[in-house]
Amino acid sequence: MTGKVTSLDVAKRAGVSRSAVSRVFTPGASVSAKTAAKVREAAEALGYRPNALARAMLTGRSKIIGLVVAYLDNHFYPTILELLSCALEREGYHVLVFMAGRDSEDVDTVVEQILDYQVDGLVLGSVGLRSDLAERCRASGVPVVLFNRRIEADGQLAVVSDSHAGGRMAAEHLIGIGCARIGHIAGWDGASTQKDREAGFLEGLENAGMRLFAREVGDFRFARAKEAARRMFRQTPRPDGVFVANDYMAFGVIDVLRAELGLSVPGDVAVIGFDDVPSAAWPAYALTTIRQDPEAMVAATVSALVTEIGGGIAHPPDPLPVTLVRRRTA
Amino acid sequence: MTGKVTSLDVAKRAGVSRSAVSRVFTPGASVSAKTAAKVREAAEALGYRPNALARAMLTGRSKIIGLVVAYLDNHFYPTILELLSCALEREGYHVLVFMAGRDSEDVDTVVEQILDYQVDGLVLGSVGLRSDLAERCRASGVPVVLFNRRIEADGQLAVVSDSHAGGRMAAEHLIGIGCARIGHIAGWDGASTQKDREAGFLEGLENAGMRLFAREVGDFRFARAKEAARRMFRQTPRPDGVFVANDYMAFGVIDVLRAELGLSVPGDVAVIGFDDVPSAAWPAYALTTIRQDPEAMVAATVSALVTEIGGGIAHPPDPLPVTLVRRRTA
DNA sequence: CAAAGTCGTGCAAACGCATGCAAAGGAGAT
DNA sequence: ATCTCCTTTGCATGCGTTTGCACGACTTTG
Repeated sequence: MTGKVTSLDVAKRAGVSRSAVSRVFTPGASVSAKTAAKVREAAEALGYRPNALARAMLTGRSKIIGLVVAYLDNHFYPTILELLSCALEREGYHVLVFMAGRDSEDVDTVVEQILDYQVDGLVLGSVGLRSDLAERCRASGVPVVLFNRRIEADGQLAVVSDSHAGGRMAAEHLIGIGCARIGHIAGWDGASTQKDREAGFLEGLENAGMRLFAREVGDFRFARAKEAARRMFRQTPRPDGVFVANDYMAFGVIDVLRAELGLSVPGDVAVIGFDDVPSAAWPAYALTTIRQDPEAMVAATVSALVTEIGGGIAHPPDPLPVTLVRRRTA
Repeated sequence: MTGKVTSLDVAKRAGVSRSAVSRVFTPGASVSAKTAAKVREAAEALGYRPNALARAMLTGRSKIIGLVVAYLDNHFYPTILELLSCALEREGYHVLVFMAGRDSEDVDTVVEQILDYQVDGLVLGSVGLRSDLAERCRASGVPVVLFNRRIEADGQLAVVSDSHAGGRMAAEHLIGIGCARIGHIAGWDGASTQKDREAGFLEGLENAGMRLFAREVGDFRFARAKEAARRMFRQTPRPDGVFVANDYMAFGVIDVLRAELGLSVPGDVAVIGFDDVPSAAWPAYALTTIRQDPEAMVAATVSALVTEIGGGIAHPPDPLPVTLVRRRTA
């Protein structure tokens, strides 16, 4: 029954002071090899490990990063979470996860709760942040990085892909394969990601002297995307090409097209998505899509985070390049 | 520039003692309405929020639950994570996530790190736990619940579905639809989940006087499962029905069958999975599968956790019932 | 051999909060 | 008006660390 074993217990057993054992567990502190050995042995015998909370209180560094994310059903985010968690562990940080509903009111309370834990940094995936909270974070010295979202307020670090270019590439591809009536199934209109992808897409159409043939909103939700597809393809003539704002919705759209409406993809209608989630490569869909690079995105995120935590001032990362992955739906 | 605002600052501004403000933020403490109002106002003005770490140190309750999980590419686990996080937030807890590689050495160091954070509880998804660490947890009074895994050592809380029954149902279903040469693509042989599912499956075959026609190991990995499928279906005569140990692998198997080998599912070979992840319902696969109930599983997990944290002794939950979801692959 | 420098160690003060205990305040009863 | 009892409040202590400062021992240099 070890119960709670503190540094004092170890100190007594090793015949040294609390400071000594503390220094043994603090990399870069000045300890002689002999006492270090004694302390290590005593610690081992007692099963002692430093209390991370106490350390955090004193040093002001909790070594924990808050992550708030709205949903995990879009496979893009689990991928990110896994990558991010591993990358941060490598830097000695750990991830405290908070689920925020889609409504921003929820986000606020959740962010406040996160701050209570004295996190060293905050990454916001798939959600926005009220500016006063951003202000509070800045005041507390907690760096915030927006993931896959920009925000109007400047001075905010944001890691994003070049959604505008991606949207344009989607348009050019659909046009290139001969689509004449091109539709768009949008995500959530409040998201910068949506706006940028769509703006680029429209620009691509315009450059070719075309305009959008149909538009519906799927809100980045699976069920909504299917409804959007049903609405869009009820009319005649129907679109012969559609850009869906992310892969996750694209799966739903393709399901409706093939399974409900009996249409052939890409025979009757070409579909292109955005993200390149792992399942996009599965033969059942073989989804043509605009690829975001998850590794690069999390690398940029942790890089920005650690430089800001270190007291440096990270310069806002450039939008990361995207690439067209041509498969069989467009 | 609020910097760090402590309870003392609030106390001064409200003209009361630190204790008073502490009590205002401690539910169930005795404070008069008048001072509560003063304190609340002062706190609001200063942007004060109690430091969760300091509180945790003093009370011994960090209100954080550690979750260690090996991978997130199998969609079952993101679903669980989302559900679990939401359920725990409702109880006032938060989730500290640790990714553990598949090797158990990694798991050990990760669990030690988690314990450093004085977590109130620990849930281990898709990984095992060395018995000495389990012992250490018990000594520290940290309840541990194994999720979707049993372990030989008794006294361990484990939330599992009735894998045995599920395996049997899979066998009975394949037999019922007329399969004569039945194969099994296994997950990782070290996992109790695998053992139980397979044992039930074999029992189901045996009850019908049949035996396993082929067996390959997919290790719960997507790529491995595809390789396993290629090996299994190289031989002739080939199986006409296969039970894949989880849905995630089943998608890979079906891909190989249809896209690489040109076989019809279920025409040439019936496939049944396990889990019923959301994408199993997508028409592109329409996977027949044995459904685990994620809500029930996390409910059981949370329930066990909170009673143990509360000092009670949770009785090991019964294996949760599974159901056959018949779709179009078997 | 003495002075100066280096290295290792202990002491004590923080970090921000919760809580038992005692004192103070108020209300009600006689 | 006095006594009792209950509610509210302040004081002080402690949670498990890290770390600046000072002191002792030991090594180096002149």
